[in-house]
Amino acid sequence: MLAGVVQKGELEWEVPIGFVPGMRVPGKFYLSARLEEILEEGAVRQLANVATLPGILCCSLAMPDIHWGYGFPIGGVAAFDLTEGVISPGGVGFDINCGVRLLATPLGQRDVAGRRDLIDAMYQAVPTGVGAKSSLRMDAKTLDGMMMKGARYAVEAGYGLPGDLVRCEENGFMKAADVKAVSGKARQRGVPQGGTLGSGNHFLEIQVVREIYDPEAAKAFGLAEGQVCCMIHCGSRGLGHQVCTDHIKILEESTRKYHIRLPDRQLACAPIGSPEGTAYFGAMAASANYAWANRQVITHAARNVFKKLFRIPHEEIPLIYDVAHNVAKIEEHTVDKKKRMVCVHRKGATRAFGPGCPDIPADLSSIGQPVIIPGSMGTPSFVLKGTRGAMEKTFGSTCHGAGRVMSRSQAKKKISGKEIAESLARQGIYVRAPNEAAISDEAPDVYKPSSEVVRVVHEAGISRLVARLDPVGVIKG
DNA sequence: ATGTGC
Repeated sequence: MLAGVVQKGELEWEVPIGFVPGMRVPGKFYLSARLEEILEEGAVRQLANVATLPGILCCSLAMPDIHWGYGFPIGGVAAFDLTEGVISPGGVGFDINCGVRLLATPLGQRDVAGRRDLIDAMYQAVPTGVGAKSSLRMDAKTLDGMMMKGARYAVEAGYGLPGDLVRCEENGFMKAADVKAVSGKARQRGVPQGGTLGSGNHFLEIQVVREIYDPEAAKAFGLAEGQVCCMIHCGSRGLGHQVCTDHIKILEESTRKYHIRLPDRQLACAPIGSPEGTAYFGAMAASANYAWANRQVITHAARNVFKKLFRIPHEEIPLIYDVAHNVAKIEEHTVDKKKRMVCVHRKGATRAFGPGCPDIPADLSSIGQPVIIPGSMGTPSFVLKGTRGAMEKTFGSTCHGAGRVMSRSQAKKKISGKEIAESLARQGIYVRAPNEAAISDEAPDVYKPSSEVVRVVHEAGISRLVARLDPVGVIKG
């Protein structure tokens, strides 16, 4: 471990005040011995840098999938006081409301075994890849609808079931959305991309529930062993990316205007209540809503495929839950034994609200929020539940997935897409992608092992394992 | 992540 970092428990580490100059609170992160081997020094420094920001509460946090990001580490969680604190695009990331949702089908493993046509049909139904274009009739009005009302807009337009909304974090949209704070350029990029999957680690996967760790929670969530599920992982595409780019530029100015001293200019930020901070928050919320609408439209396309191939009505394919893992939100938390509203940044971290929280579906109140953790291509995904431990220790947050250990360019040089596809095929996993590079970029070994990341959050008690899902087919960008 | 790299 880096000099100066202190082990506080088997899986808990502290970066003391003074590790970098100007820290207002300590840093804290979760890590096992195995993950320690691939920990980047730069990511720990970034965690400490975040602790210098005005109004930060308690500590600068990181989950076991911590890695180096823009300004803030990916896997980072930071909460700020609403009057003294700041908001920063670096604390959310470029892919605003990148997130993941899980659909359960009434099918069993035998129904989909060898059914390459299921994956082929999904690949036809969902626009996939870097420049993927929408199959919707998108215009300025549709875009506004998606940005203002998110998944609700999509459901009202016929892309989904009313019951889907209560199964989304925030019920599928943030009211704070401000379309006026979204630039013309961002809008231009958003219009043709409504309902598209994108590229990189984004995917649509057919999975089978292979192991249940918590029968009571699995039953309450609607999951059973052997059940076929469909997982959708995507974000806000070029729109969110442009919003982030635009507002970083604006907030670099505000940093000077409000005399905020930063150890790294990538932490560009503004007071939460300032005009610039409010504009970023509004544009970020609009992008988050666009991403929720995206996942909702893709959900509808996936249900159509199951209906066509297996004659299953949409109503028999419920949404288990939809989580955001790149977003900032105003939430109520207990700080120094007092309840208060704070601004929580989660960047590559998932909300994991525990039992009794008013923001989770009423029928799951005694269990905790479903948490969905996608694996990397060809590796298992996990369903967990939120805990009281998360409420006490991490502002109701847990990990988001695997986290890269190798850059895209490295991966391309080292690994052939064709060989990976063949190796996955031998494991019974059928992959469809627009080109070979899309596969080599996202090869299983360019990621940290998701099972180890999940084990750490489970044992640390900031969420608890419910089920493991193994992939049988995947479409990716 | 991204009309992929000032």
